[in-house]
Amino acid sequence: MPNNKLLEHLNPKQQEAVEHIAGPLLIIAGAGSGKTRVITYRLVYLLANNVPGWNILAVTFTNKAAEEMRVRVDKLLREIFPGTYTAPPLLSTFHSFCVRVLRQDIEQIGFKRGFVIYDENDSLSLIKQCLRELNLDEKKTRPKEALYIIDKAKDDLLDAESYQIYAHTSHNDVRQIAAEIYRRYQKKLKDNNALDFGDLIMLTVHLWRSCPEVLQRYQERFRYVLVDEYQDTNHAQYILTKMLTQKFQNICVVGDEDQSIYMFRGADIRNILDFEKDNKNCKVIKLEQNYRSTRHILETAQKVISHNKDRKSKELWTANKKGDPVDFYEVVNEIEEASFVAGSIRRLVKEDVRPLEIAVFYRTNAQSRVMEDALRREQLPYMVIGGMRFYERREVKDILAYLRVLVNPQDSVHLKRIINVPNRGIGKTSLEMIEKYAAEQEIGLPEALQQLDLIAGLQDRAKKNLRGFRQQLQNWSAARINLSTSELAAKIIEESHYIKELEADPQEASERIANVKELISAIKEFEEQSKDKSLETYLEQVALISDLDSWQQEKNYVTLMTLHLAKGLEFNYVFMTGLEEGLLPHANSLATQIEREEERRLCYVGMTRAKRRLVITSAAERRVNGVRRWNIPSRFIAEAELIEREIEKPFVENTEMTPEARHQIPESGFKKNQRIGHEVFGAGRIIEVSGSGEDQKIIVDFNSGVRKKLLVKAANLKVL
DNA sequence: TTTTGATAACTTTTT
DNA sequence: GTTATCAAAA
Repeated sequence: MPNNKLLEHLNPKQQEAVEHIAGPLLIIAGAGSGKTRVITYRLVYLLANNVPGWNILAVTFTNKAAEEMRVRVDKLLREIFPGTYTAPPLLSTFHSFCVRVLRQDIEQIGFKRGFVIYDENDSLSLIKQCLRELNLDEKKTRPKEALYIIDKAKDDLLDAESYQIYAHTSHNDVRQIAAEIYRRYQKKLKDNNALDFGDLIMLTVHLWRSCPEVLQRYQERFRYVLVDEYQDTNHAQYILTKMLTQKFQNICVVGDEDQSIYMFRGADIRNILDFEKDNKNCKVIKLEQNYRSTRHILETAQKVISHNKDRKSKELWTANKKGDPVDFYEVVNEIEEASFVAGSIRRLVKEDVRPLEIAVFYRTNAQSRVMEDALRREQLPYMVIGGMRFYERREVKDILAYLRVLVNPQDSVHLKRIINVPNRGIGKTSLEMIEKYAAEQEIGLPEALQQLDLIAGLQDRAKKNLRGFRQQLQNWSAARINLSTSELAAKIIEESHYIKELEADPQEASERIANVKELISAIKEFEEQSKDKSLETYLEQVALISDLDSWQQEKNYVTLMTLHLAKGLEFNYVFMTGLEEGLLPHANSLATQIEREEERRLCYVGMTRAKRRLVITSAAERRVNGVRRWNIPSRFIAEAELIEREIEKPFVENTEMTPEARHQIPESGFKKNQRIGHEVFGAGRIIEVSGSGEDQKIIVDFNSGVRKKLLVKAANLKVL
């Protein structure tokens, strides 16, 4: 009975995918083909056929995808089994699944269970330390490059020793240096009791390889495994999945090679292209009916992607109506492009389209600025996703660093971050002395802090301050027992006088203080929602979170994001901007066929996000890194067989200063205390002037309460 | 020790 | 054009 109910909302192919219970299954899910629906139905179908939720694992790449799936499974379960409780499957990201495994058994491979997770910046600071110790010049050996090589190695399951052998046999200087850095870097991670993202996967495989009984436990438990976005798995994740499912072979992978856009992050498209070869008796189901887009949009996207050689044959079709043709406009420059898009959005909104139905995509984050300005001018609500993430803000990282040091006393990276924040008079020299001492004694920074008296040359004042700091840390550590995470954070902010430190910079203070408060709210929210409210769990969750996770389609604003972040989402109205040679495809991705094909997939992903209307723009001239560049329309325009449309009305309003307004600016520039008006921020008073002529900058207190630093020549100001 | 000015970098980035 | 980073000046 529940079976029929489950299957009746699905097309025949989808039904087939849902009904396949045992043995390997590959679902090629074209864009908009109801992938999430199939996955949730399949999970519930398994439960309905007496597979315990306990035995099922579904792996996604993002928290957001996992959360969405969780909600949908839950809802469907309540429909199918009203009034009864059925244990749901475990829905997890690769990384959080691995953290779970490692927290349990990592001691078997010589690590401590209480490890913390380092993000890219944490890793970079360790790399820089390694470079210094190896006397390598940061300009010759770039930390980012070294980290990239190490990351790649981990994605390929090469640990430091294996990589060293590989580097040695390949007689490649760069690799040999990288191998040396890798070794040191791993040692430092271990000394800090930390793992990076790559370690989470690699060490899980390592653990399973060296402890078959642990692997067996997981094989026995997770007899049914499903992996979403399989085209984005790297080699390590591929091996991990393979090991886990070796015994029962109930592996279902879902993906679309045409939407593989993370090869640059180590994803290996071969994993999905070769899945059939790898699993002999594997069943393949192609979902080719698109439920999302109009025929015009789908056909245009198909035309583009058909130029890729490295793909399986797949022909998407839709029963949806034809809709409007895809629009293509060529504009003079990025400013007009932004005004045009903003103007179009204004018209849509006037026609009662809600802003939440609209998205603007671009290739690079830098493109968002101009677009934001235009939307602000039109007074349209918008939200930029990505770019500077909340948890990457300085003040947020500072507070978290305090918490991390309390949880993991071995953490030198974060201890170093806060040792002089707020200012305790521990300057560069003092810090260097302590670090030198630590290096000599072969101990960590935290341990060195316990031996202040033994450090030669350290100023008495510095010693005194450090003792105070040490005492504070101890007090907070002791206070942990009686306080919740949010209370502890509040106590630290209070007692360290962190807010006072922020107030020293009047321009940034209000925003930064707001972020600190926001952090406290975030911790409180965590405490309300999470079962395990411990500080450790909070920090772990923060380490594995992304900006996209906070995005909600329900909020009524226009969404601005990169094409990469758009994957998996859909909007009624989509504007794709900057379709120019050099931007999309990006100049840095033109070298190889592989890269060019990934750019094309990126374009395809963007196009297939649109449900009703797709508008594409390209600018003849654009400012890139401060210099004007002339570009020709993207090759994808021709491939899509798009015809340029004329812009009907001039959308450019107010982008140039009128001669009248220009006259109002005094020859000598602006003066302190002068009252001025700004298009967006309104009226305000100048509180500080710096620079002169073209470079003149002013700081203004606006009546609305915000304080801004503005470049006079760019701000389009009026004298009041 | 702290502030400042010069210098280079800059594609995308689920975790 | 913006931003992070580092050496030199205050």
